[in-house]
Amino acid sequence: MMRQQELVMQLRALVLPLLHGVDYTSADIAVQLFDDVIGCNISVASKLEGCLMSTGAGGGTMVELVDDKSLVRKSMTSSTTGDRTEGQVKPNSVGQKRRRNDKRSRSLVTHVPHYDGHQWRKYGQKNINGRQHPRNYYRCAYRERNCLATKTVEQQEQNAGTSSAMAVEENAKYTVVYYGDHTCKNHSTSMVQAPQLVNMDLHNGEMDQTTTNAQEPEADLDLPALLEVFDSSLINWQDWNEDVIYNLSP
DNA sequence: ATTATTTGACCTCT
DNA sequence: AGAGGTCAAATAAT
Repeated sequence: MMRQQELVMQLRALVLPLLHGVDYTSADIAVQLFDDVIGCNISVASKLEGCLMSTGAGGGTMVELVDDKSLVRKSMTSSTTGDRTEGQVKPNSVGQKRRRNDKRSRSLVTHVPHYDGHQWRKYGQKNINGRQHPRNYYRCAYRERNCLATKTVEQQEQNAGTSSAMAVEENAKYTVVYYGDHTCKNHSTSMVQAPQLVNMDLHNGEMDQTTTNAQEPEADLDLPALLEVFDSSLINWQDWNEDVIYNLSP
């Protein structure tokens, strides 16, 4: 199953960019089809996993829904000097700094996270301890529209086998973690489930234009986000084991 | 001129 | 104190 998902993702990454430049309508349909396929796959995988869950670790895995213990932040009072009053600060829940995981996060590993439909704006970059590549922080471009979705993208380390720089670039994989759901755009296209994915790429910073066609449903699960091959080696979800592993089966 | 990205400072949590 | 996450001024791109 995992292999299948991986292959579908690869095909998706290959096809969508090509279609995107040619026929937006087809690209849009392709996105939905891919996501539908993926969604079916995930659904089955989730059920299977639910049955097998007891086995613990679950080395394999695919999606992770990480739930955080707390939504964090205390209300920080922005009293006195300087605060950013942009617009209006919401005194209460907006803490702003340090949000860690919102409700749940979904991680995904993919190379070339592009074309999925959401538009993101980069708001930060950080080097993470011991990691080779920096982590990039993005938030939904429509944040004003009440959309609090954010994501982080980080290139996975490449092992020795790397040959040329080019090769590395092409094989580069990125770990993308999504936080929050998109509440912007309510325009859902029919399809049952809507996938939403997003992507951006980081390296080079060159191409990042995100596509504009995004349509997103408000479905809250990001399928895409779910699937993937997850190399847990790079990610330490220390918390996730205890919290939610959100599978459907009770 | 406007909008997006870069990047160091700032903030919070562990 | 250090690490991770966010802000915002400066800068770059459009």
